[in-house]
Amino acid sequence: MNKIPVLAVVGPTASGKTALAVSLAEYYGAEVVSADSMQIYRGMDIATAKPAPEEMRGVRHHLIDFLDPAESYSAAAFCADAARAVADIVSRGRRVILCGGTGLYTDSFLSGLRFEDEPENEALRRKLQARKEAEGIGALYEELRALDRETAAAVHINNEKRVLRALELYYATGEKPSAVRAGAKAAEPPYRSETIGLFFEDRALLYDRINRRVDRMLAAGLLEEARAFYAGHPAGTAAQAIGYKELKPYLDGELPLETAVENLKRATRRYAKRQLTWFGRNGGIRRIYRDGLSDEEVFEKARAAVDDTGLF
RNA sequence: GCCUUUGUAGCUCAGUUGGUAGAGCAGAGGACUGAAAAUCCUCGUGUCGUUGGUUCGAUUCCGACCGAAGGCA
Repeated sequence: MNKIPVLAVVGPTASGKTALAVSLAEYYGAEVVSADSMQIYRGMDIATAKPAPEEMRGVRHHLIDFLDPAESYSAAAFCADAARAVADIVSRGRRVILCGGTGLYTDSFLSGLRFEDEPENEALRRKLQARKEAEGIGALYEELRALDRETAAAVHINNEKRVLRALELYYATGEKPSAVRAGAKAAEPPYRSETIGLFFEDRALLYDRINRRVDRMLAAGLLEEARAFYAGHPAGTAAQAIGYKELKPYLDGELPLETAVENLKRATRRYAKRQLTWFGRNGGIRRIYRDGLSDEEVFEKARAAVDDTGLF
């Protein structure tokens, strides 16, 4: 049984994943499958640092720029879409590079979580939300504990989103969330994968890249993009994107631009920190501390690491 | 020049009826398996403006000085 090889490139935002993935794709004859919960959306180009055509240098990218911001998305949807993209790429004799900063997506996909089809549950979610407001999160948490002690123990009572999501899962499937999850776990990973992670020895260097990139985004027209975003009907997943919600107080005349921009930079730095925590605990990742290295130097290190694994 | 208010953690401020102090924000660390660029958890020693005095003991009371804000001239 020959498993399909997948090379994954992960790292915090602004660490240079896009450039590295494209260079590796050119070198190995691969196409890129993006694992990014926000670059999937159409129209959200500047804020999500979506790779522009020039940056892609002819390398085909999948799962980018295909969904309307009014549509919600999920890890389950990603796993299904990514599996299809991988099959498509391989059928054309190309290799696969998974590239993205959404750790939940990359991990779920690579570990092979198998998700059952879930019935449309907007109504259910709204109902639980209403119950939370009426009865309080404590009551719902107690309910979860009675239904599924294991899941309740893993979720903090203040984490309302997770408490609601667990109950939603229960009512949608009729099974305990912990059992559903156990059932979704593949016995064995479906792909043969290696992961390259971009890290920084000196956090300040990453933060500096982030601050400068935000300034570049502003110069490229982020404010206009934000206005257009709110003129549409963003919902669910897309509304969570960093970039617009921090600028909104300025657009509404409630904050000076400078303050809104500071908030945006801070939100991005915190996000990067959370990504570092997520990827940092994965001992299987081949780390590249890029710090002051140029994109070419990073590529050379990555290429050597990939060749060392014998993946391709 | 005079009067009033004020000076406490990087910032905004509480507080101690005198026994060396605590919140929010910022910052740091962590969790995360069907919403994840989201969500959540943990972490607070700082010459309490400076300097004299009163006191067993002062950041807390009194004086002077320095800085800030406002008012009267």
